[in-house]
Amino acid sequence: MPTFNPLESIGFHCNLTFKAFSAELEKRLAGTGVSRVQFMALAHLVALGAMPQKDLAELLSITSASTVRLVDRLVRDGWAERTADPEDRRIKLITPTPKALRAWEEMSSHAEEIMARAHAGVSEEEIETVKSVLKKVRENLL
Amino acid sequence: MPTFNPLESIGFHCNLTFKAFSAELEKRLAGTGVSRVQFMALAHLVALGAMPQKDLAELLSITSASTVRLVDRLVRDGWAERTADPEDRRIKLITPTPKALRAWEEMSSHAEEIMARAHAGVSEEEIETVKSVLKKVRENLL
DNA sequence: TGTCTTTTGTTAGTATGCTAACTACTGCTT
DNA sequence: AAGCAGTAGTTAGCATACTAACAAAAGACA
Repeated sequence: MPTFNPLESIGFHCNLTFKAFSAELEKRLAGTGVSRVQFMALAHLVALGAMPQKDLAELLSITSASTVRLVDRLVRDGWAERTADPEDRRIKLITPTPKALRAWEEMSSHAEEIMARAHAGVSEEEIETVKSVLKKVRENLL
Repeated sequence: MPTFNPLESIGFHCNLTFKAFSAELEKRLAGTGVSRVQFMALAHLVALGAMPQKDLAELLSITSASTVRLVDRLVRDGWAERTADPEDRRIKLITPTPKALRAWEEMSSHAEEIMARAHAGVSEEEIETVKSVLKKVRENLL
């Protein structure tokens, strides 16, 4: 009799851990008006500058369709704009607004504090092991 | 200047890995008509038997409100029923249907195969390290 | 016993993810 | 040049998550 136990699955542990990060980040970002996902999008936009929606989707590991509404909300809230690409009329470049650039430093410090707190009492070596095992697991599942 | 890099965050790696498991499980379950979340709910219901919605919510680490609609869909699709608790009229016991019990063995074998495949080439020791580090990270974030 | 608090479940509204089907545009191929 | 395949973005419909506000019932306590 197959007795699948969710508690033993790496996938389940990853879900719990991801939710713990999300909850903490959302709590810290509550005052800023950006959600966790918007924050992740801004991280890429600020680091790399304007990019097509498709590139943003790939960086966030979400579909193009999901990206449309994410960008809709970023635009609605004044964090980004859709600008035309002069080379290719299909492309809409997603550009962070000055407001986003100004607010970024404080926002990103929240994320760094959370990462530092999360890693307390865990050795650098253990963190690398976790990252490499998770990477291998993902490759196994492809 | 704070330069938060999502790619270095354990939270981000957990999200990616969780999505990889999800995608694979959903692909395997496509023929059965149950979603990944419904599958997780059934795993608990089959293993532990009928339980109040609140208990199911805790096992799945989701809110009561989210559980309401999850159970709505389980009931709609004939996998579970809401039955009255004779002891406490507030409680609705979520009970797996015979159809769910019959189908469980095959469904759960999909999950076990995925876990086996995911862990290929990863030592038992590494898996334990990952679980314990993720657990510690979650505790750090509480 | 009568009120106050807690617990359980619900509804409403929003954010986020997916797939499938569609539009507009680019670019290759003949 | 004409046509066709591929690419970027959108829309529609659904599943799933959350918070906040609420209703019903149970429990506690004056």
